[in-house]
Amino acid sequence: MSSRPVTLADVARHAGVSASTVSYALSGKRPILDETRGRVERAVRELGYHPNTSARALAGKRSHMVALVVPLNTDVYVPTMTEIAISVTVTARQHGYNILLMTNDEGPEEVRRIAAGGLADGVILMDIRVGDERIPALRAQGIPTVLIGWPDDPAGLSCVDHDFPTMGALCADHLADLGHRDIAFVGYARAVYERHAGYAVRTLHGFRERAERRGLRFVHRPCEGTYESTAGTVARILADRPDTTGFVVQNEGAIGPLLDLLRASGRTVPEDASVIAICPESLAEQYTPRLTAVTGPKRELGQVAFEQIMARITAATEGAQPEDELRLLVPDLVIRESTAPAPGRGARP
Amino acid sequence: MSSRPVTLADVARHAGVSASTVSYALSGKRPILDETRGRVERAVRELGYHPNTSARALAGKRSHMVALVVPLNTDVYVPTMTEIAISVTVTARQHGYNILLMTNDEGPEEVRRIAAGGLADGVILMDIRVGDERIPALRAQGIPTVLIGWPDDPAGLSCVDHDFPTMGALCADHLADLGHRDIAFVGYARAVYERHAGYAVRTLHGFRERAERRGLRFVHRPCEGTYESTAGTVARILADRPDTTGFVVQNEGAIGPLLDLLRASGRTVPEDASVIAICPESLAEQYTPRLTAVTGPKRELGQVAFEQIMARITAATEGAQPEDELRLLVPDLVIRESTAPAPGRGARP
DNA sequence: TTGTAGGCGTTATCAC
DNA sequence: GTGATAACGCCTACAA
Repeated sequence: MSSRPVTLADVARHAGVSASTVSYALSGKRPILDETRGRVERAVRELGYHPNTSARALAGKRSHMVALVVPLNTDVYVPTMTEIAISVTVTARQHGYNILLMTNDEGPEEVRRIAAGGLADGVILMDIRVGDERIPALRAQGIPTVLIGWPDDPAGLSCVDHDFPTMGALCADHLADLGHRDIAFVGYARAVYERHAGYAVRTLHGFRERAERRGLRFVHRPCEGTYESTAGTVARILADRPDTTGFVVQNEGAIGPLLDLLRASGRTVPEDASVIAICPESLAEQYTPRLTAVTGPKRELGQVAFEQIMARITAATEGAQPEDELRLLVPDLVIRESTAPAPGRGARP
Repeated sequence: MSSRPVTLADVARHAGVSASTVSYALSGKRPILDETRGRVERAVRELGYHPNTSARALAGKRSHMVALVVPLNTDVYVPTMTEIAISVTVTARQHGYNILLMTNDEGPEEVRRIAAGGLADGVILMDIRVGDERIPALRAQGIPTVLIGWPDDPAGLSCVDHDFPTMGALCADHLADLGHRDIAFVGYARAVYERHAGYAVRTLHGFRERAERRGLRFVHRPCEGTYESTAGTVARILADRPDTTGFVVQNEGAIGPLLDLLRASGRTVPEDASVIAICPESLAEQYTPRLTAVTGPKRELGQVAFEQIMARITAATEGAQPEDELRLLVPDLVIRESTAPAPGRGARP
């Protein structure tokens, strides 16, 4: 049923020119008479020609593919990861590239396969671990590599990530500006900090530093993110520091319970207690009251990551030394309904 | 810095055999003397040989890639979609296949590019729309195609989906078994039903039929899934049918609010009202009380989808006529803490 | 059981 | 400005 695919030779014959002319007319890599180009383009349209990907990759030594390695068992918030992945994909298409979706099942052997087999021209890693075995493997293969996240040693790589310290600092500033003096930071599970997960540790660090500079009293409480653990955490905060009026949450699972528990303790948000979240907008909009929140630009993350890999691929093609670019994306503070001046004080701008 | 890639010819030279012997030794497509094979394998290891993907695809006429088209602007629950995508990817690797992540930006032209250019050997579509333009295009290209979902016309395709009618029926049965007589079905937004989204319509249908057979009284109420809309919906249910003791929710966003509102109305779950959700396990486990829920096997969905495409690709390679397989995956009912015998009655098994 | 050789569809280097 | 013609690296009849 399915007929032989249309090849470049078919187009050439149909247009009455040579194969190489067709190739150049389509790639634009050498000047072509307008009339000739017209004939070629018509033939392409009439025959429904689509260049063969493998042949192009083989002859041109570029696959026009980028491998995107996604986390498998992750404590990353899934919709965020997905949005980044999609944004990478969309950006890739705008550059004529395709995205290969990979998981990290096979460890360093997998990246060797990708690089040595010419499967992809570059690799974007989304799940970096401490002492990640794949990074040296990638370096050894000399394949363009971009990290979404923060590596131990960024030499030979480009990286892009949210500016987590600034996220923390924005929270401290916002609450301080509203006149709050006693703040609780409800964070991720203790294990997350103990394994030095960058996003958690750096956010906390940025918060702590700014909070101290602004003269805030604060406690940091790790939290599993279940209802029960949040209940325990909140109870302890209110017992230890009954004057606490400001809450920072960086744990998607703890947000709902925290709001419930404040309500249950007789505190109205935002009149009696302000809550600021570090989370995606879609989440912040979902609660009642809608949450003042600090959000990292996820779309942009994916876009920048792809542009970085593109830059490295282009450099590699031209035999140039690519620059190691480290980009931190500035977060957004959106004030919604969950924060207000501290009770008993006016705003202190 | 990066040296010339190792080719099959290099391996042949190193092992002192011909190129075709290496090829056959690796593919196993013809018998090879154990000793020869050993020499080849050693050479492969010593040189770090990885076959070139493009060359293999060009010569073998198979790209060993499958395109997975994911929804872009979706009302699908994102973690579910992501889990399916990952499960497809993992299964693909077990078959030596790679997954190309695509979005539906370009409509039918995109699938032509994929098929005609030999980019992928098959396509898995995750976001089917009514009257989807890509399906005829795919048929015309004669490329193996699998749908995750339910098409208007499945001719020439394989499809896999959750068995939504059975999901609805399981809910009705479970509540009926517990002695509930008045049930409310809190569904998706009205618009979802009006556009005939399969998962919504078919679930409701399965529920309705079984509920009638079991002699249940029930109302179906569409719901936007925000807190406010859920509040309106629940208030109306309790006003219209104050004897309602059983709730079925098929709307991720409405679950939390529904539980809150029942509590606020003075009803304890499950003593005064039973709630059964149609949702992923991870969500069901997240609430207090943990929810009795009907769940479709997402992992299996991805796995089956890939196996279907593999079967079609194999058939196409052998010039055989592939079978059009339509698979519905049986859902799971897991009884947790949110359902109990109807108040004032014992269980009625 | 193994080797030889032609071809897969493009790109890119030569000539013209 | 355009046309032949090698690569590109692998697969697979066909021959031995």
